[in-house]
Amino acid sequence: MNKKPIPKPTDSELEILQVLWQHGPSTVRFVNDQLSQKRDVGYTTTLKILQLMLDKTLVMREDDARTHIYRAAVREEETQGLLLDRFVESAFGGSAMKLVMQALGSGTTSREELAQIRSLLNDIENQQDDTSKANN
Amino acid sequence: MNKKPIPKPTDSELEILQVLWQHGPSTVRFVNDQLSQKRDVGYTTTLKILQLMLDKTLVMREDDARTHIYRAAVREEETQGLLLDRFVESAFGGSAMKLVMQALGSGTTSREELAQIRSLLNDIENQQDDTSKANN
DNA sequence: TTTGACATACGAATCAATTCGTAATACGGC
DNA sequence: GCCGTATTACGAATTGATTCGTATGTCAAA
Repeated sequence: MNKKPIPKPTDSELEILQVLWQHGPSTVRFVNDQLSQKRDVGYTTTLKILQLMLDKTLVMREDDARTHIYRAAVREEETQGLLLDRFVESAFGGSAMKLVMQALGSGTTSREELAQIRSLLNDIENQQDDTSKANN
Repeated sequence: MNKKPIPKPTDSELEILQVLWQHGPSTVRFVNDQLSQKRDVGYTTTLKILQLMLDKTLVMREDDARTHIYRAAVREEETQGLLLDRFVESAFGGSAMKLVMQALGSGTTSREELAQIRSLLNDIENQQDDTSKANN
């Protein structure tokens, strides 16, 4: 039946996934270097977390060479969507709308981004029209 | 200098804050009843968490009577904003825009809500105009 | 005044995430 | 081939969140 458990990443794991999503398959060394730019983290700590992520199938790796190459095994949008659902639920009582208002209200959104969102709103409304017509 | 530490609530604490925000000052019993509607949780567990929240100054309480009354000591929007910032950072690499796109794309937003967001976009753009004019 | 119901306080067990020390192993330069 | 360096593997300590058992206190009805 191909059940997808979709394991949920912790904060540290998410940090690492960001690196893998952004830079593609990487060595432990590389991931650790990236993390070290933001905060203090030991090499074996990064290694350990990658190994745990391997168990959870959040990442895959190539063992061929001595140095392993890790790659993300979950897709960025899908994972973010999953986390977003949980976050909306826990912090905004389930109202995605309140979250969006709050996010837009913080004032860090550029004019181009606003236009982009506006365009997305149009798409969504058009899609809603199509659906309701199709259902009549 | 009036430093505001703004303690960060855990998931359980957030659950309780939601109850207090929604229903106002409440007894432990009431909070626990509310939580019990969603999941299984013991009375003393709820009590313990409220006591920890008191230490962290996430809530205040009135000790006068035998039964204590707890009330939220942090404001809803402020707390949500704080959590949102951390979430955008950890899950969306700092891009509030990507988060908004994702949230709107999930398809659970009603037509009225879309209109509300559109109106907010207008407000923001107008405000940006004012600001840029004022700075010239 | 005694008793039963309900409230708070406290400490300990459990569980998950994180961190790191240390051992074992493989590689490349000399 | 040997040595220094880098890598992986493993286990244990630490920390924080959560849960709950139990002790203690208080009130009010009979």
